[in-house]
Amino acid sequence: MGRVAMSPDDPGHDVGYRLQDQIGFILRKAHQRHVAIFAAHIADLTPPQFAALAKLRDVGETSQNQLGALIAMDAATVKGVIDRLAARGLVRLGKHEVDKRRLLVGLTEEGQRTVEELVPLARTITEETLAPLSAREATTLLQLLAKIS
Amino acid sequence: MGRVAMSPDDPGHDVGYRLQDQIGFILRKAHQRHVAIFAAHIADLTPPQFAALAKLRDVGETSQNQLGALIAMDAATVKGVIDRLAARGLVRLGKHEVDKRRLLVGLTEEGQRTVEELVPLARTITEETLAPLSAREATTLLQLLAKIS
DNA sequence: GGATTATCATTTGCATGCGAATGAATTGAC
DNA sequence: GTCAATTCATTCGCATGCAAATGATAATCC
Repeated sequence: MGRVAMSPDDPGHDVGYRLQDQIGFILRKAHQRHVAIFAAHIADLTPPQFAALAKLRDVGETSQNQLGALIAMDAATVKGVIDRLAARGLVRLGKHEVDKRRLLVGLTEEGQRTVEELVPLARTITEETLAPLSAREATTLLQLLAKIS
Repeated sequence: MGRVAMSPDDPGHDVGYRLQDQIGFILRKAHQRHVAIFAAHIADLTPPQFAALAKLRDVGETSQNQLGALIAMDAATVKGVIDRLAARGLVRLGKHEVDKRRLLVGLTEEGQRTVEELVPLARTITEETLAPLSAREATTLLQLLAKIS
């Protein structure tokens, strides 16, 4: 016997695919909420811009490409982010002595100051994003997300 | 006494803020990986475009704004997505009879066919995205992400 | 009813994000 | 050493994503 619609509620197509239950959709929404929280605390910098500054604080001067690898940005994207940071004087660009292909990137003093000031806010942003979870849940979430990253 | 650097490894600033451990950074990376998996399986449609089609399949004809609410897109974004789908003949636009402000959106027959064909691929995409996790971990991750969305 | 407020859609501007193509410089194979 | 393959950076085009401003229409308040 073939499939026969038996009730007015019959969807008439595949059941069991609910967009709102899919990992991609939920990831997108969670990311959206985080970005909104970030903007509420740090209005004049975007998350990728802050990521670049924070990573430069850790590693010092690097090439644009290397920085991109560290903060998960492709070459085209990192260029835009760095250019905007450079235009604001938070980052300094220079040629690599040996390898002339490379463009060195490093924090200016103002960039240094800025990132130091923002780190406490960044902690708050993380806390607020994870606020709906217990400490245990938050740890679990980070572990599981790391596994699928 | 003030703080004194005691070793060559001394970071000279706040310890304990590691970008790669922050929820925002990991969320961004996980989302990136998912989008890449999506593109590998469904090359001619983006995740937001598919989300619009999948939701329209569920709810039938709605206003642009209502659709945006259902798939978590603001008015400006949903307009761009819908316009591109309309240009490809997957979606049909029409005026609302009563409320002249509203722009009705619905699937065309081709849109209907397309989404039916893509749902199985979408299941595969979800599976592949969650592949690094056990079934139990996947369930947990979805629950925790939903909490912070 | 008329004025105020709210909702819907559109547009502009800016910032990711990525694929693809390009050019310059370096590295590797031989 | 030379040529091929690789790496680094840049540019272009396209697609989200959101804030803010605008215009049209509806709903509400009095």
